[in-house]
Amino acid sequence: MEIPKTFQSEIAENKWYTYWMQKGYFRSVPDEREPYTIVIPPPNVTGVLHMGHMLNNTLQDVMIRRARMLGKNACWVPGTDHASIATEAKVVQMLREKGIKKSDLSREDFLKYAWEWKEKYGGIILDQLKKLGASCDWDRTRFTMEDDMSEAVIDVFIDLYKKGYIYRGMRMVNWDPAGLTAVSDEEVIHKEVQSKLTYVQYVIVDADEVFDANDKAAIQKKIDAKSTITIATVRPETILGDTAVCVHPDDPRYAHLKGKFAIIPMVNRKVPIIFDDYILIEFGTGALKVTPAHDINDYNLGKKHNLEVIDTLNADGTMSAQAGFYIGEDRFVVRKKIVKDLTEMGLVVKVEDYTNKVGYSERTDAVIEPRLSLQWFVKMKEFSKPALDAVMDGEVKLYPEKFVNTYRHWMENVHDWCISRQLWWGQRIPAWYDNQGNFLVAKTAEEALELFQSDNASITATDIRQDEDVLDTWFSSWLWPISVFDGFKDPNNKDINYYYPTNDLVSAPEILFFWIARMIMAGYEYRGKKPFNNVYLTGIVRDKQGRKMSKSLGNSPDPLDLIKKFSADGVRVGMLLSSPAGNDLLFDESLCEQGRNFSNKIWNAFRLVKGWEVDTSIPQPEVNKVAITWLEARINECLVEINDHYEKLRISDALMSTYKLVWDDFCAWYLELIKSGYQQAIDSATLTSTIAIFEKIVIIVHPFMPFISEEIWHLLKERKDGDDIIIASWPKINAANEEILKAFPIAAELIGEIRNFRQSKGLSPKEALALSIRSNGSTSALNIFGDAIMKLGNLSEIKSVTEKPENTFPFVIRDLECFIPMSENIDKDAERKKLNDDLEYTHGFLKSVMAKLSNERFVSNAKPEILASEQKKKSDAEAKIRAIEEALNSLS
RNA sequence: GGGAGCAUAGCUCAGCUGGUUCAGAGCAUCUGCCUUACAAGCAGAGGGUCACAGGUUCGAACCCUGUUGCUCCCA
Repeated sequence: MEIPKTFQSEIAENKWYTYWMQKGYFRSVPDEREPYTIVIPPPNVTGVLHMGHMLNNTLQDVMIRRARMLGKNACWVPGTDHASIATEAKVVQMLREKGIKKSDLSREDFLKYAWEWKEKYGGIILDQLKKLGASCDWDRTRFTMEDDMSEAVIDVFIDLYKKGYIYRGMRMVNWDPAGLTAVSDEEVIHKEVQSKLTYVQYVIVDADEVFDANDKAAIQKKIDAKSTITIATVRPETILGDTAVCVHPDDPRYAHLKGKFAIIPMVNRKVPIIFDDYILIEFGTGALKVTPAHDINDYNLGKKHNLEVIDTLNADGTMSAQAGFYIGEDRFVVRKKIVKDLTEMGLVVKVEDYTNKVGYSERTDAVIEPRLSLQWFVKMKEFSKPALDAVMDGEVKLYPEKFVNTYRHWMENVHDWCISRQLWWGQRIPAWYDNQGNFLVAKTAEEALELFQSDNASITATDIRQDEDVLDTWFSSWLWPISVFDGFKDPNNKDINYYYPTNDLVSAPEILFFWIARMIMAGYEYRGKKPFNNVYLTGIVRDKQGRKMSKSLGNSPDPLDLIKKFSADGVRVGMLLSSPAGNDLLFDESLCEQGRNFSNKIWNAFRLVKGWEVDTSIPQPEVNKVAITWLEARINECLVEINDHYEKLRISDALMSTYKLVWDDFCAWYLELIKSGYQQAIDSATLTSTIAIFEKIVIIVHPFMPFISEEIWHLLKERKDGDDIIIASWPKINAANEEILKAFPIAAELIGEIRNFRQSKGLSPKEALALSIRSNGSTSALNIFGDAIMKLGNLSEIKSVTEKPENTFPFVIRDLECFIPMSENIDKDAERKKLNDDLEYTHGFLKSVMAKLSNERFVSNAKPEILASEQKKKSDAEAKIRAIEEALNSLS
């Protein structure tokens, strides 16, 4: 059979993914084995795969595949979340395209459309994950709005309400005028923007003074009399809602204003000048306009000073009737207009450029308006305590650890969680209202009615109505690790008892509080146990310039195109290369290219081995025996390191160690060592061992590159049904041959030096050379690897000598003096310089070692093993110096 | 404004309990090779005042202090 020169990834990917699915290898059911569980961070149901998902899910798949090979019962639960705002926005847009307005639909009809949309598009992202090779147990796919999960959400709401953790309150919320809903603090993104700081003067009047705010002449008179107070604002349209002006009680500039009033322009409202030490005297003019309806600080001031609250904004961000002016016009339009109008009245003192931070909705990118409204909240302070402790005590570990600080800081300053959203798509809040404005919390209308009736028998079903709002999506996804195993519906079922707590969670730092902290809270509250042991926080995938990849910037490659171009294996490797936990990944296609090249390297190693003819009559050459023993020891050595990396969740380090084992040790050294000459057969013992070694290699590679490893696994030899790499056992660690491991680097160095010599002298690699060696110490490297050195260095012989042979070029490897014959004259000066440099360095090195050894405080303070290693350094250096000196002598 | 973190080769990063064969890896660069597995490759080479300044120590990339620059989180 002709093996293609490069690996045909697309064919193999489809073939093996289908095969694994048919075999049910991703399926997990509880059994007697140790479980290893990951729940997927449910991607947004409206989402399509982006680079962040690629990184995140590659990591999870690597971890789950390795766990499977370690013989654990590996279970990776996939699913999606319903993403209230995002999904509702998509559905509204789709309806608009059809000419349907949301406001024309009943809640029920709208939801019908929404479900239709979800059924049609909601699975896209999960199918995309399959292309990446994700070995999720698809039979367990969940969705946060399916019936059971929704019921859990409602039950939790009721339970927390009963426990007093949930309350309803009039609060200043972050209002998204585009989404027409409140959003939580965490969903507001603060961005720095260029604004205008407008200085406006308000006329000062006495308590009983009558003033007409629209009388220009009267205003001018006041200005001339300096009877005004100037405030500065970046939101001049809120002036219409002002109900006080506040100054600092210690500010001498305003001391005379006690008991006076200010006139709010246009609306002609007479408001008190209040005194409060909340004011920063140095900031702006030292006078603050107070708009309790539209600023959280002003709201608090208003409460303290009993101020009127005038809501001048409609839900959609236009001016309300209460504003009195510009009714129905957008706030940003009004912002400009009012400055113009106030200027005409002579009230604007100046306008300055000003940089400030403005909150934007994470979902709609609309400017968030602080708005007073009745919302539902979760009290967090007490409730979050166990989740804080869990991380502080190391019960739940964060990787990298640095996030513990951030986590603590947030948890110690936690705010109440606004959980109501003015949307339809989501779990509807189980609160019920009667005509009198009473409310209660109940699971169903029937229960609610009964409860109302116990107080007031005359209430009927038509008198009560359910809260219109739904719950924040995070209020369902925080239950995810429990609800995917039906831990609410059936708290003692086999699955939840077996899989919970899960092992590792792979997520992004940006949702550490949104989601991770809250899952920990829910875990302790409802299972009495943490939801997971470890949290691996990935970085953000950025482009080469360090910008976050985003749809709007258009700087994100299409993951599926990448897979087509570089293979799924290649892209997986590309994502993980140089992407340690918590570090941002500066993505570059060349990383995927490197991944593809790596898979090609493995493929070609396979082609080489597969192409060998066996001749059973050939005895196994010594060099092959040594190579096999060495590589087996080397694999062991690497495995110890790789396992350690995995255990510490240093996945990219595990990949790099794997990469080097395959490329350097297996391909560059081992295969070259055992390779027969052109068209020469190989002995059967070597081939058998090589195939066994190759199997081990592809097993180690499998978590990173599932497809090519499975392909090669099956091509290496005939497999019985079910003998597949995906369920092959991770190699055990055997006792390694230490001597051979120590000897190898010396041999490699020697070979390198010979190759170097050839190249610098322009000698053909085909011309065999004779090497003479004078040893002053151990010759174990030569004894073991003599044949190997002869083969890879293309030597005709290795002679042991006591004197430097004539016409030879000397070099020193450790304490071995080596000589290669030279026909032409060597540049003695150059060689002498090289040796002298080496000598000087070694002398310096020895000196520093001696300095320590002769230092009494070092000898008395240092640990014995460090002392011993210094002794060894000393003797090694001395031996090397002797060798170099001899070589120098022989050069003259 | 409050808090946290980072600064090591051109780039991305390792460097775990301070101990010169420890200043490292991968990529990139340069040189020479199409050597029958692989040019998606092979063989080599160069490249760093470990941000800066002090200090602790027998010994500092690592610990401490300050300075500068960058990033993130919160308000």
